[in-house]
Formats: sequence, structure tokens, C-alpha cells
Amino acid sequence: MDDDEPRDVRTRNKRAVREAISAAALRLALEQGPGGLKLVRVSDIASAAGVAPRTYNNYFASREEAICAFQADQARRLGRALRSRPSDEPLAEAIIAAAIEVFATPEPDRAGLAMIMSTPELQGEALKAFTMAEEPLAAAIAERTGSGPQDTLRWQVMAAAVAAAVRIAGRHWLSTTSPPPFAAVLRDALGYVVSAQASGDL
Amino acid sequence: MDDDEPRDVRTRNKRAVREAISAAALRLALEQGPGGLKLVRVSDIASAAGVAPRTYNNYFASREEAICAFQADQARRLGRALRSRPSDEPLAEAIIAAAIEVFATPEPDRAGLAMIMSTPELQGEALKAFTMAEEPLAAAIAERTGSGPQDTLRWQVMAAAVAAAVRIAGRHWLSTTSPPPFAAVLRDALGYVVSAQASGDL
DNA sequence: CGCACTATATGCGCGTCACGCAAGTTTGGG
DNA sequence: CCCAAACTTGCGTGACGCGCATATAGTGCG
Repeated sequence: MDDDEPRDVRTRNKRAVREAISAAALRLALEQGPGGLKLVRVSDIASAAGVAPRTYNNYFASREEAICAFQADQARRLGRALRSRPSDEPLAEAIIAAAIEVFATPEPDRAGLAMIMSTPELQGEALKAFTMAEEPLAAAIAERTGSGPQDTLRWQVMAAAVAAAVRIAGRHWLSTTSPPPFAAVLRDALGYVVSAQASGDL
Repeated sequence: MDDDEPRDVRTRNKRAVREAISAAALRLALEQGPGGLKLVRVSDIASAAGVAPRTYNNYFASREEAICAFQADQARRLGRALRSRPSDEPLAEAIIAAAIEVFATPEPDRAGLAMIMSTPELQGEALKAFTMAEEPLAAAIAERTGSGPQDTLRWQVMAAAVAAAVRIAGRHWLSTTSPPPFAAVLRDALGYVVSAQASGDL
């Protein structure tokens, strides 16, 4: 729909710069610890990424957006991942598999996640990121089930529940001292929200 | 825990001022239409509420927070509402009843909701508001079921799914031209996320 | 009833930020 | 080889969030 992969040099550089800024922002935030987000100046991020402060603002409208860009990109991929699952796979398993593929491969970075979960401003931005996954996910589910528009509410609710489950799984996985594989937690959390609807009337 | 109701004059004034600021902010935003949020200056809100600009900032850290204060208060009440349901009521029905009591009584304001849903910044703040309901809701569910800490993930996921369902129900209700009672939409949406777990092993 | 005490409102000022605008610079196509 | 489009950058501006100090109103106690 919106992001193909033109081998254009410009587009490639754009992505690289975007990633550089995001990485720099996250790194600097981690250095300052949980409470010191406001101490990370925009100019610091820009210089750490090797661009002008003004350029930073061409890519992101706020520090939070830059730091959570990775999560936003992840969320964007969820719908596509579900579509690429074999169509004979049961819906519940397809969703779980897609989520694991997107969010648990590779294993998430504990430090970055901890930073986000412990900083209110970043929590808000991460929330927005997860929410962005809902619409394409709902569309993918609807297309997969081939049902009519009378079930849009159901699929939208399901998509939102899935996104919420992923978020809660992340928080729970973070809170455990001895880390089990994130995929396992994700599977459990998603099981709670997809098992019901699958048993309903699919 | 944090908000009893002392007949204190101070506390009462505080609440009144808070509500006045919030109402003024919402009203001014509605006057400017969906895209004109940035045109609503802080000083406008303050003068419309009859307070100094600095006082506005003592109550809210941003326009968005002020506008969505009502939703935040609603969300805060959800946990308490569930606790006040009769304990012999099935969990699913108790949750639905509590949600209807909090979010559909009285019927929501269509214009305000439309403003929020059509403005990205406000969507983000509303998201935060709904998320605030999750933790006390999960606690209430856990207490009600009397289960141990091995099920915290399940209840947190359920609470998050409930909050998400409420949000989606609001969006769906807004999109319908001929308005059915919001309680009905809410019931449907919540049914999708609570029926499963109830049938699971409760 | 008056007095000390505390909570709240307000004014002032500072540092930062997001963004519009107008060059300067790089990329891609004809 | 040159032109047009896209991107970066520097500058300037308006607004915002908030710390701090002060004035004021509410509260509890003797």
C-alpha cells in the first residue's frame, strides 16, 4: 500500500538516517536512566546521529516518537505478517504465529523495553504505536475470514485485544527476573484473547 | 485509596476548577473543529475557565490532557464499579454491567467523542486514559476471582482487552449514522472479549 | 474569636521545542 | 551535461511547560 522498497538511493538514505536518529535517541535515553528523559536535548540526539537539529525534526515531531520508532515499525508489520500466513491455518494460530514472528524474532531488548515501560511519556508513545497495528490487523483478519461488513466490530475488537495482549505480554515478560522466552509469554497472553472467538462460531 | 470525598471546601473548589478548565478546553476545541486544535491557545482556555494561564498548568500539563480529563475520570471509576457489583454475578456479566454503568450512563456526547477520535493528539491522550483503567480493573478482577498470582497475566490481559473493547465500541458507535444506544454496542464489543475466558475454566 | 499554618492561585522569567521559510546541496532522468 | 525534484540545514518565531517567589484564602487550635 504505502511502503514498497524502491532501490532508490534517496529512500535508502532516508531509512538509514531515520534509523540512526532513532537509535541515537534510544541510546542517549538509556544513558540517562528512566527519569532523565527531559535531560536528553534534541541537539544531543541530532549530533549523536550526525545530522542537524532541524533535520531531526523533519523525521520526528518529538523525542518520544523517535525513541519508539522501532516499535511503530514492528506494529506496522503485524497485519502483513498475518496475511503471509498459510490460509488453511486456523485463525488463532495464525495470529499467534504472526505476532511471534514480528515481536519475538529476535528476542526484544530488555533494557530498551524497560526504559519505555518505566517512562510515562514513552508509554504513551508506545501505546500509539501498538494502536497503529490494529487497523491493518483487523483488515487482515476480515479478509482472511472472508466475512461481510456486519462483523467489522468483532474484528476490530479482536485486533485491539490482540494488540493489547502483545503490550501486556511485554510488560509481564519484563517483570520476570528469570527471563523465559518472550514467545512463550506472548503465546499465553494471546491465547487468552483469541481462543474464545475461535471457539465461538468460526 | 487516593480520592475520598472530604467535604473540604478546598477540595470541592479544586474539583470545580478542574472541571471548568476541562469543559472550557473541550468547548473551545469543538468551536475550532477537528484540525484546529493548535489554534486553541492556552490563554484562551484559561480565560474561558476564569483562571490565570499559570493555574491551568497547575491542573493539566497539556491541552490534550485537559480535554480528555473526563474520559480519564471515567476510566478511573471502572475498577470501583466492578467491585460494587454483586459478588454472585458471573464475571462476564459483572464486567459488562460495570462498563455500561460507567461509560454509557448517561449516553456519551457524540460531538466530543467525534472530536477526540478525529484528532491524533487527542486520540493518544484518550488512549492513555483508557489504559489507566487497566490496572485497577485487573486488580478488581483478581480480587473477585480470588485467584493467586500465577494468573496475573491472564487478568491483566483481560483487563486490557476490556479497555480496548470499550474504546473500539466508542469508535464504532460514532461511525453509525443512526445511533443505537451505546450500551448495546458496548455489550456486543465486550461480549467478544469476556465470553471466551468465562467459558474457559472459571 | 483570633492566630498561626497550610494549601492554592497568580505573576514572572527561563529554557526548550516544533515548525515555517528560504537558501544551499545532493540525486535521478532525459 | 543540465534541469527539476527531493533533502538538508540555518535562522527566526511563537508558544509552551514549569520552577520559583509572593499573595491570598481556608483550616484547625488555643
